[in-house]
Amino acid sequence: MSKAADSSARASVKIRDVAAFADVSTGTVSNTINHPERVHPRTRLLVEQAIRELGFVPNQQARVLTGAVSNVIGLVVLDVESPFYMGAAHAVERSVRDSGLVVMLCNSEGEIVRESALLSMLAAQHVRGVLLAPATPEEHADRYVNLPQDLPVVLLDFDGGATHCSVSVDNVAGGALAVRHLLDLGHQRIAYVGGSLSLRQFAQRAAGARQAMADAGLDPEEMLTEVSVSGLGIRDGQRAVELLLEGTLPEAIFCGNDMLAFGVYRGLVNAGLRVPEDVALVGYDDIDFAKNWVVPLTSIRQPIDDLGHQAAQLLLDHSSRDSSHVHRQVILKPELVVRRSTDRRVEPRRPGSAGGTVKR
Amino acid sequence: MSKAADSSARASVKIRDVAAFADVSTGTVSNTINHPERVHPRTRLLVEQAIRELGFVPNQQARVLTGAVSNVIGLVVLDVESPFYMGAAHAVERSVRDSGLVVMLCNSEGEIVRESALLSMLAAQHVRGVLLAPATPEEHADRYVNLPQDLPVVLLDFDGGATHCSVSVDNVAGGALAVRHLLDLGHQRIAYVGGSLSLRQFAQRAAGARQAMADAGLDPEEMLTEVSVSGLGIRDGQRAVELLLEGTLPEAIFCGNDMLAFGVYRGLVNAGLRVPEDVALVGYDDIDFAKNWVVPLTSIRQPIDDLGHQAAQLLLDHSSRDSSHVHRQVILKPELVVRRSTDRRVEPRRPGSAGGTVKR
DNA sequence: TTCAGAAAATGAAGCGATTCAAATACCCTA
DNA sequence: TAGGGTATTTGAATCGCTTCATTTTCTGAA
Repeated sequence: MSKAADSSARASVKIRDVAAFADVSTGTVSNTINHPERVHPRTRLLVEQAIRELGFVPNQQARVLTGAVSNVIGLVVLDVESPFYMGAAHAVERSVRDSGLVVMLCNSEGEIVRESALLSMLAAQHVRGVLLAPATPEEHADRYVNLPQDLPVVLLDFDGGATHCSVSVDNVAGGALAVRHLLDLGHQRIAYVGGSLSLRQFAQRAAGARQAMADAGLDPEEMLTEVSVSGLGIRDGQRAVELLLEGTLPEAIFCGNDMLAFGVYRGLVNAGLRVPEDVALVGYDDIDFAKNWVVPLTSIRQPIDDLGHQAAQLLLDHSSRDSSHVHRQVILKPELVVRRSTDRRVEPRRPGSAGGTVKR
Repeated sequence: MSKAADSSARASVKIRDVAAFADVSTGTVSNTINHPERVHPRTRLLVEQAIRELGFVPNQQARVLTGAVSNVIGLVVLDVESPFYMGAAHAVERSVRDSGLVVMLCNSEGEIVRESALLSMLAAQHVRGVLLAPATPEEHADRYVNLPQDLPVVLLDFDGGATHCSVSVDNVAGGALAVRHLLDLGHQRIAYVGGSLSLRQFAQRAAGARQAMADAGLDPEEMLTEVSVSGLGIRDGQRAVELLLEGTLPEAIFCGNDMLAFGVYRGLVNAGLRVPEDVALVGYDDIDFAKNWVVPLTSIRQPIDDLGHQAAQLLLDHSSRDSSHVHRQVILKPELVVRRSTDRRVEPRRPGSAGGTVKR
């Protein structure tokens, strides 16, 4: 804009330079930035002009040092490549964006050592607060008393009990939802395919499955076959089918996540079985692929956006009114999405008629 | 460990407190942290002890303020939910982790306004440097002269010309690779299905496809059908097939990404055609699903890990030896992964024999 | 025992912004 | 035109840490 605009690219401009340029004191510059109402409109214009000419950007480190709250929040997840966490991350980001905050995304990779390193790093950065998907294998929520006291933390996808704020999704309810749906359709012999039960989520989903059977008056011990595979991918699902085929085939299969379900699907097809005619199939997570799978997959949808959003709000709340904050635990309910893999009456959707051009 | 350990959770401990506790000066504490060799072993032990007792964590803001380089690097991507960028992010993180750096992941969502807001925010944070996947639609690399001069930037998945460091993948080569493969298999009438050509990557891949045909002595105008669809998902691929079926069916189809290829697959199957018997199919990106698709998909693999790794190295290099840094452009080559969707001789892999247990 | 030189420890001066008590400028009334 | 009150502006002190010129302590040779 101005002839001096390119000077912005010179060495870092500090508040003193702006003050000198506008011929006012540093205090006035600071005020026009942080308390514009305190400075005379004429002066304000002058200073704003100078700021623009010089391309001044206040040093955030210095600001925070003098007591301002940081505009950074930390987000520690177990896996940056997981659609679940990235969905949540995105939701978090969207909901704090308007408050001028940015998210510092960190990856603990499920390792406690790395996790605590990250936490103290975030504390050292004096971030505004942290959203943490804990790497703790079981409900050792008490472990987290070691967190830096003055670091507001909200637990993500984990119920923190009374000692922490947290937002989680009810996995037991999700498991129950899936199995109840299958029971409603008239299936009775059901298999649950899940990852290692030492993974909290899978154990809870299995528990929900059992509970739903019991509620329906069936004996889970007898009617529910539980298969645990070591991994969580498509191939593991295929493997699970092989294990299942060694016994009596169940009428329906509920998988701990969608990838396993896809694998199960392939395994069934390879064995000459049809979904849902011969076996009904339910996944978990409702990832993008579920609705576009060869046979669209019935799945349990996690309220990911809500999860991220609520966590962010909780953190903002937690980190602003520093006095008298009561920890709150939000537990969200998952949702059943019925598709063809359990119900042949659901019509396959035709592709939309969106635009497209061909050049021959 | 010590009886005073829990005091760490008290209010924030500063270097003065440590100094008082260990009965030394602040300078000495600082030295034992940053230049241990300058302080007497005996004293050092004392101070380290005190640091531990008090749970002292130096305020990073203050450190940076006094001139230390930050241990944070920024990473600005176009989409936090894209496996491509998250793969790269993960690689970046892994390769800087050992240097004690953390990554601040930001999402420009492809919007230039947001992008520049993020950049000046990162500059204000005084991060060590930034890896940027630019939101600029075309090669307007010159636009980036506006970047804060003292902010080292490495462009990601974008060739920055001589004015910037950059690491990118050769999309033209990728397109050529795919089409050459199809030509080698004896196919001649080929279709390219891509997203809007205004997306740099897709335009380049299409160019590569054309070039490969020309190199083989075929006229792209005549033998290559180009289909552009508006979206990039499975449904869009299905739509593309409908468009293609209005004309003569090509012998092979090359898609600008794997999702489109999956859609094309479904479209073909719906039309009663087999892959690869009736039509050969090639995707792009080699996402996880490609190798596990009903018919494993031949695809062009992007060297994502390498991309992230090299970018990180370039940035570290760029941001350390501040003097005399020459901008380097790294261009990586994509790789062809042949699977059944183009070559029926490739045996479908059997699922592994990994562990699994059944409880009946 | 003394003393030069090396080693270790000290503590005041910044880093860049914000704050706030104190100093000025401005306005209006008497 | 003086006086009192409000509106602005000023600039030194401060945040927590690092640096570095000094001071103090230690070594070992003379």
